Amino acid sequence: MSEGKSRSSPVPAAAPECGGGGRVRDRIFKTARELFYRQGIRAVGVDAIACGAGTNKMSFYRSFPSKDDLVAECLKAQVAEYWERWNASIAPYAGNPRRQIEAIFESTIAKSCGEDACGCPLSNAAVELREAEHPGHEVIRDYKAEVRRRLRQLAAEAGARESDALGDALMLLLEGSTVTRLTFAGHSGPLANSLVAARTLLDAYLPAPAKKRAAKGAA
Amino acid sequence: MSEGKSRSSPVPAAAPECGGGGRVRDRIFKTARELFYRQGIRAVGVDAIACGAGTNKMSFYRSFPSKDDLVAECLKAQVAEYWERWNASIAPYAGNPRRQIEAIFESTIAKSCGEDACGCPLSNAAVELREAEHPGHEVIRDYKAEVRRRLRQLAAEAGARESDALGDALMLLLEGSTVTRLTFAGHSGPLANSLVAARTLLDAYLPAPAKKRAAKGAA
DNA sequence: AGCGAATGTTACTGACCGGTAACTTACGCT
DNA sequence: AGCGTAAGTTACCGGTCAGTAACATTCGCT
Repeated sequence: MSEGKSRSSPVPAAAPECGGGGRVRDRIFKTARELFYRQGIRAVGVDAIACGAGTNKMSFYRSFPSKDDLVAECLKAQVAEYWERWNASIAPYAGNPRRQIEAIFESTIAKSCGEDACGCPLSNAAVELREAEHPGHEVIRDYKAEVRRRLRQLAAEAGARESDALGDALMLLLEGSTVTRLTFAGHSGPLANSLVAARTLLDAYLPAPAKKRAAKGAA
Repeated sequence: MSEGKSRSSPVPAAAPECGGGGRVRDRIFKTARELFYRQGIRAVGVDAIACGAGTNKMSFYRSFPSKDDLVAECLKAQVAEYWERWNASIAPYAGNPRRQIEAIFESTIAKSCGEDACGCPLSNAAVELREAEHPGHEVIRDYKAEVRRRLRQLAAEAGARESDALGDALMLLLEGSTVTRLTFAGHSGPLANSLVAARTLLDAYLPAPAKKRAAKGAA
């Protein structure tokens, strides 16, 4: 942004706290996701979002019909981003479902151990948004169901004895890993043993080690 | 003015929506715990609590210095109740740590599967109360740390190879079980496979079955 | 230059929030 | 009976919330 203001006008859109490049709507969206995740959805008002995005409430309501709609849209973006990371994690190990599961754990743990991690945004939203009619509920429910489905499918592809039980067990570990992060700092919590727990379960459910040059032909 | 009031006196403490027996303070406390757990802490105002307890806001503030103090006290009561259930669960199996761990899972699962279950009140509070100075934080942190300590200790008592890793893994399963309950109804979620997952981990970490029934094929 | 869309600015509404003041009523105890 | 105390009642405070109205400004484009 050029700085050609001769008037003492109050800082056009110079340096907002969060990303100053894109359109107002994008800045608001990005700021909202950040604040919602960091401070909680109910704790953040639209004023704080607009201000954090370097704009004001009116511009907020020109871009979003309501706060609830913004929340739902943020959750959708979170889901999309999550699947992106999921797919990127498992892509290098196509054909090796066991390794793919481990990669998902590695990715989740790495993300959860970060300094700025505050648990799973979707799970947190499920706690904060209890009104049954909130538009975000469907997003959360569909997302969690899909996580479960994929884990069970990976367990089946890996040839687990009882793939659904294994998939569910892995999901419990994953969910536990993110939620405990809210109470235990960094990697000091039980999250530190999440991957080894997953490996132990995999060892227990998968038939043969086949560790030597595994070239199994799965889907 | 003995008859100044046209209506009969407004039912001293007859039938409030929540437990009508005890003193006002107790009714408020009980109502608050229920509402906080069911609707969320931030979603419930002191007016709603007082009204739900069949009294009014002034009586609320005669019993509690502030809403935050009430919240912290509710969390403490939740912790006490939890340890009560924990101790009651493991008492019948003194001297059999493995069976005690299973009993804790059974108890937690049974509680989480209930129609009215909304996850772990302490974990939920950790999500809702993000301000670092909230008096409830210490309660939550101490509680979770103690859960971890006890599980690790039980794992050690059971003779696990790496007792800390096993204890952490069990904690992740437990935390995952309660948190997924917020998204999956009743026992339809991965929570249904929580106990079998715990047993699988126990089998993997504990040395000899030492049980007559166990007929293991793979090791 | 001029037009229109996007954005900034200010002020406002109505509801709710946590918390308090002042007063009144009812009950228990001695 | 009389007193202290627990409790009900009403009104209020200052602040914040989501959301809107009316107007001013800037910018991109032709």
